[in-house]
Amino acid sequence: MPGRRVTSADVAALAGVSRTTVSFVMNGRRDVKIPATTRRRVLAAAQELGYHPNAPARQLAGGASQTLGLVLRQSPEQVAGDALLVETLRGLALAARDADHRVLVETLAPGDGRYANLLRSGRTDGLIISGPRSDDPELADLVRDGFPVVLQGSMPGLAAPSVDVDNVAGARLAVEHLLGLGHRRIACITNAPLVYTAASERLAGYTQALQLAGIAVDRILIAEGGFDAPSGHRAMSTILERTEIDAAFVASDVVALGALAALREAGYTVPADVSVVGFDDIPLSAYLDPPLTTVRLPAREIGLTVGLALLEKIAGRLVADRTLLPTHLIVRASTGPPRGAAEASP
Amino acid sequence: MPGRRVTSADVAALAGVSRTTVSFVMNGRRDVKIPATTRRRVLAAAQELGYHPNAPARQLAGGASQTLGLVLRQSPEQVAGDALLVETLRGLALAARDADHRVLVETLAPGDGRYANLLRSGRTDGLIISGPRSDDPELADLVRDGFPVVLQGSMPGLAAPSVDVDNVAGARLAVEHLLGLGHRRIACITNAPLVYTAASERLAGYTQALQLAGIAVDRILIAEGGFDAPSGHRAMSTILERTEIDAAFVASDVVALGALAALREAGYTVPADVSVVGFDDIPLSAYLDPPLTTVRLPAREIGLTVGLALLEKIAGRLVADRTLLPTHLIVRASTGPPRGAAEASP
DNA sequence: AGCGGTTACTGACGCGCGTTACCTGATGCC
DNA sequence: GGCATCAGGTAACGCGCGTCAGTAACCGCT
Repeated sequence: MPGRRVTSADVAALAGVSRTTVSFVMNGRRDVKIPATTRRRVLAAAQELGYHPNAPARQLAGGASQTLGLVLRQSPEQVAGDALLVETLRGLALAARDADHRVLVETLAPGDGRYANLLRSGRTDGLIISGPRSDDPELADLVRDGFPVVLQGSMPGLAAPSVDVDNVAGARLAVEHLLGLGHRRIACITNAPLVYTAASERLAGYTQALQLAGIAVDRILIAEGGFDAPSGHRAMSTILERTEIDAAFVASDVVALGALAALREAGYTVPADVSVVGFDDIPLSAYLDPPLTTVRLPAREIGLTVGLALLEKIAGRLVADRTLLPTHLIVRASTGPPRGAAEASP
Repeated sequence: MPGRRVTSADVAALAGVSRTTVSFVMNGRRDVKIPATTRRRVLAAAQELGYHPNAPARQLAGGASQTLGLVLRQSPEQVAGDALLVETLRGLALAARDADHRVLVETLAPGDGRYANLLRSGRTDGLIISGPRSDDPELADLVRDGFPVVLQGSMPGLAAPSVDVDNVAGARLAVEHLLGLGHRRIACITNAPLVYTAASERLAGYTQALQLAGIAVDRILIAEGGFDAPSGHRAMSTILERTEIDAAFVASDVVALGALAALREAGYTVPADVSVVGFDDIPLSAYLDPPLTTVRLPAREIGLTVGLALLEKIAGRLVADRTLLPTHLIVRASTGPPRGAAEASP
């Protein structure tokens, strides 16, 4: 138990000024004239007493909480598997720090979705909803009531700004890479069930790329993954049981890891027999065997962007409805020309 | 901008009682007698108006912030590479939720270490320092001033409770597994520079296991890793250049991934030529090729334990100085008997 | 009727701060 | 000299809440 707190009154007494003056100095108000000598006296007194303005009192007196809330709407498995979440958090923290804000993280248990009162109780100035879900009444209410809310991820039909990676374009990048190498029977394993917008968008990118190349989309080439490696293993096994493929686009590196294991077990070599492209570019992708060709998702930048957007919104300024961050294809060794082409080239 | 906030006075007016009564009802105080009818009237009024008690006001009036601070003292690369950090955060959030607390995450930029005022300004009730460093004057000051602080990780000599995994025992588990298989020239690649206690502890476990087996510790078998896969690649390459090995204990799965890549490139097969044991059991370890034998670090439990410890400390109760969580060896396919033994066994 | 005891409730204060409106003495200007 | 201006500073209010010290009404008992 720390000793009695030092208040601005203590500082005022020691500096021989009023509390008001202390407040002016501490907040560095430029519209009030304080002679340098007085300012120095106050600062010296504050320093000597170890004065730290009380945050709640400050907020109560009309200020803001200087806190951004990050709500992780995802399921536990999803969060655990998200290797880039920490990086996104770092980006967000970066944006927050520059604006002298803190970050409060609220991870939701599957059942309960109580996060609105973070905002309504004044604990945070705004909220970032990561992985918004359409079956979320609280969210719609918050937006309707005019609270600053920014979505990380997509949720069409909600009147809140959203920041997301361009999933469609990224997936197209991946599939076009495979097409360019000469592959034609390209499987697709989604990163998650299709109720998740990111999953359906990446699938849409796959479909678009095929159609642009004049290739019919064959549904038996498509299987659903579910965040983790085991789901990728299952999905790839299912596909291999029902058809032959010469390449696969797996919309998540983590899921791709499971798919790679399934390919190995079925006796296929990557990329000699089957080329594989992932999505996300988790830090480990470069060190897999073979190193994984993948689509880089700018995780830190997402956090940074979503943070800046929320800060703008809090400041009452206008924010773009939808910000799509670009992805980049990272070509490594898990993709190569198909068997036929390889034999023909030398 | 949401409309004017609903205060307890509004609720009081609607319910036809005083603000004091509203406060009693909202806080569910059992020591004050409130007839069921009155209680219901108040709750109904609160419900109707959409009343949410103002957190800062509540705190100012003598309450607590109901917030735990998690300070990530690690470097950016370290945080990014820590695949289990999210899981630890989840555990912490779990502990916090059960006690109706929130979690504030403070990620420090390399240079600046301003986190003490989270506590001194009353923004959090307590702090968890993850990856404490001895060159941290703020930390010592906080502890001296009696603020509730709990360390995740070790820092000998500081009078604050700490929660950590039993690194020494875990490393011994790993090395004894290799010894049991018949390996004798066992390399060790640390998870980080040795100034990090976790790194030196794991190295100590390696040393102990060898000494107990009556094997001299050969320094040319030891190399330093540094959090990420590339460092593991470098370390393993260095070792392979100067000697032959038949097994390796790599004190971090992520670093091990780099080491595995280096072994592959040097033409060694795992586990036929060299057995490898990792540490951490990140979610992907089971899906590597070969699946990695490793030491499981109970990430979620660490978060949970450190959270509970901090809550106890905040409540003014006594907390164990040092809590060491046990690890478990997870045997997968990256370890096997040495070449000689394999030939002799059938 | 008188009295202690209980039940149900309330008025007023203080938490620490930001801020508005006001005050005082010195200076400038005609 | 008289008035306006301005620098430098302050007293007092309110933010929304928890809580203490009451108070008024009512009950049971003699």
